[in-house]
Amino acid sequence: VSVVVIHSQPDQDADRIDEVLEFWRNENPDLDVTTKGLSMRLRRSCRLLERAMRQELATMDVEMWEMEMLFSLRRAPGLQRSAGALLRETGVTSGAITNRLSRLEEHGWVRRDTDLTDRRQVLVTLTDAGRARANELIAVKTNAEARLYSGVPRETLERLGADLRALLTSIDQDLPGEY
Amino acid sequence: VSVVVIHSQPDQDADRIDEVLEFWRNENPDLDVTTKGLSMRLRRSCRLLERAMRQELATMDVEMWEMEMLFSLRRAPGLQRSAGALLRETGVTSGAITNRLSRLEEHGWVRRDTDLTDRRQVLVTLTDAGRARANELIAVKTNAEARLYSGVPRETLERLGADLRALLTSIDQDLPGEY
DNA sequence: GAAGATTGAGTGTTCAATCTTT
DNA sequence: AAAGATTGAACACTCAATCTTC
Repeated sequence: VSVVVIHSQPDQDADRIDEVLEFWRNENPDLDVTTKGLSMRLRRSCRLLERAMRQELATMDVEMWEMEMLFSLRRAPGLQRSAGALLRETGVTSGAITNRLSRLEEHGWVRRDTDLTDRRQVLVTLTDAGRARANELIAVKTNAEARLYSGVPRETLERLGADLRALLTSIDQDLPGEY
Repeated sequence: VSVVVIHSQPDQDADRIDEVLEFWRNENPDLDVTTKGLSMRLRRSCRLLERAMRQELATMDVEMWEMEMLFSLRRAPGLQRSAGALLRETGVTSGAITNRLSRLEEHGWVRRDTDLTDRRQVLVTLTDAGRARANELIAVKTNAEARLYSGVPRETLERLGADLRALLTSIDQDLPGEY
């Protein structure tokens, strides 16, 4: 006679990732599950939130990269940054920046001028329409974020923010600059 | 006469993101900076870690998507999953799965067979070479992770993992399934 | 020669349309 | 019809090569 045990519900908050970790720990008991679990949850949280935000923005016909560019310019002194500065803010390659700028320019959100002090550089300026658009989007994004996190205790959110800052200050040093 | 104040060094651990938050709070004092900061730090952590891991793997001529597929199959019962199951594990579209499988098949890591019980389905099996490759990669990835997180106190890492799990259990419900 | 931006080739994704099997 | 996998077009990225300006 054999008995089959069906765990009605795994303990507390065990999620799908706990099962995956369990597998690897079974394969190699010496494995450090803490760092591996953190990596997986970080990645998954990021993907889910990004997907949710993308859906949210799709209703307004906005892409993530568009927001990223518009917001960076919105924060810039004089609503203006060089293409290189935008590159460093967003962390994408120079080729990507060129493409993004062309598309933003077509929509009339930004203007491109050559810097007269150093004619190698391109100065990108947010137009009035672009500024209006940015203001509109920041509200949408903020609301969406608030809604997404509404199920988590405020205390947890604040602790997460603080701990992630600690993580960032640690790994930012080792890695090539970006923003 | 004007006085220019150069802040020698912002307080404690204020990172670049704090400056961005400061800007928006200045624009709108009612703004909830907690959720916004969390979003930004989550995204940035994820990007930085992913970039670091990608560099690490490049030395072994591996891509992230390759690892993702190999590991999912490595954990599967009988080292085998249907294409649809892989789709749900990885969260990419069916078209992407088809492409990935073709490339993995060319390298000889996996084999594709039609399921005889339901000939619509494709059963993907990890070959011996694929299994060896997966074992090799899990070691590389684990070492890289340990090194990346080495600058952060263990206590913080564990708390981060726990809090992220709480976040995931909250947002996973609202969002369309994936894995 | 080096720095900044642009171009083009190669890569990998999504999305919609299609084909096969149920 | 519906489900599962494949195909091809569109898109956005990286990387390396190029052009202009310093």
